[in-house]
Amino acid sequence: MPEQPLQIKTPRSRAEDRERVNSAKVLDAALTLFAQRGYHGTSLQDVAKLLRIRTPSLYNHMDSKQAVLAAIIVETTEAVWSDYVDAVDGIDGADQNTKKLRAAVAAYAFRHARHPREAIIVNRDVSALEEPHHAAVMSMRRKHEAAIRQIIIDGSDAGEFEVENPLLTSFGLLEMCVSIARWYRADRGLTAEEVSAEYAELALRLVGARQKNRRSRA
Amino acid sequence: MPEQPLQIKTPRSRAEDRERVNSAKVLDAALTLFAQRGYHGTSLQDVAKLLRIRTPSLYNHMDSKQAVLAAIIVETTEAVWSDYVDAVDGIDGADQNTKKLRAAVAAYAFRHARHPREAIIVNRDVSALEEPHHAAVMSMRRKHEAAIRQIIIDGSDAGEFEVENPLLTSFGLLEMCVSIARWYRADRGLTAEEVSAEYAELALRLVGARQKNRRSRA
DNA sequence: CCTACCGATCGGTAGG
DNA sequence: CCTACCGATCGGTAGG
Repeated sequence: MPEQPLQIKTPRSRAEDRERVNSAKVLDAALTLFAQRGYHGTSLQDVAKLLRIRTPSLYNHMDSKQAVLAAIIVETTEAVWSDYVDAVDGIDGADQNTKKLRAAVAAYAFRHARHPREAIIVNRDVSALEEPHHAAVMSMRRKHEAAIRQIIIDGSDAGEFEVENPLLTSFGLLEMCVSIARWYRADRGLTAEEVSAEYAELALRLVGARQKNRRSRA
Repeated sequence: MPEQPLQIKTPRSRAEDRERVNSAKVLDAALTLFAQRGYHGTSLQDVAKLLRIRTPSLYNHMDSKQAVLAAIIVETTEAVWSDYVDAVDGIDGADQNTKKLRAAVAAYAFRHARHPREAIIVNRDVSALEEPHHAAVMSMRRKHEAAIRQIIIDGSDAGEFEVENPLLTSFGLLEMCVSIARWYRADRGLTAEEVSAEYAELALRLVGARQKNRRSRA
């Protein structure tokens, strides 16, 4: 085997080159960088550098920088709503608001643990999203917030919860879940399921729910 | 009085021009725009336009865009720590951790209600802050978080609180307060004091504090 | 406070 | 996948 002292980089064939990057990898790189530095704080040069290609090559895998942002935010927001609908679906009967709130918060928390980059971008860069996507996303977010708030109100009316101010409580409760995206890492002991369950219990504490399954205080 | 049909704008004297803008107004405009669009999403042209001057004129009132960001974030972060120290100062005796947590959370919440723009910028754009400011700010923030967490741990050990996971609880609790900056406006019914007091009570619920002053449940 | 201007970088296109 | 290149805009300076 001859030495190749002058050859710094291993050359790649055209075929290998063509396969090194795809749209999923561009999305992944954008997720990492947008989450770290924000949409406006990330240049396409940064994304290209992370993928070890030149900026124009990105356009083989995306339409525009804005389209990548839109895909991240719109899909995540739709998934949050879909998670919510699935979580509360079919819950009825006694203590239904307690069960609904636990399920809805657990689902919301779970998504933030499993998809922290997407969650950070949705919360930080939604203002960078152009119309009509921006209006659609804001509307969907408000729908989710209103649904959570309605559970709190219904539970209050039904005597399941004891809440001073549903608006204030609902905002605090939702933002509490967002915090997960800022510190949770899958490789540090707790599973996403454990974190979600714990935040769901914290939510029930916030609304003053009767804590049937908890040991009573001294 | 002669007509002046060709004169669109009222001319200002040199003296008036010189007084229209000052560093406080530049800071205020930057606060508004950075909070809305983020640091990287705001150009100095945007700031100048809001103040009805040209971009180079800004430099009579600031050193650089980065210096304005640094002033906002460093001063706010120092004020948060100072608020905390003042809030818990001298609290001792029975139920001291309950009192400390209530005071510390109320102070933190109050600042977010009173200075929402600063709070949003600190939370969103700290990653845009250059060294050595960035490291200093992160260190100060960690110190505040650790102090809050220690109250939770001490209160748990003392039997004042009942907490499953202090780390998770402290992050959720702090982020809950940050939510205030996103929705609270002084002109919509609630005073900053009322909101702060309410969030302090929510924090005590989160840590499972004994609720002496609350009516008991049925 | 302004006009005139700087080099650097931005997102994106042409063409292979 | 690349090189070469585009107009627009960026933060900032010179000089008055």
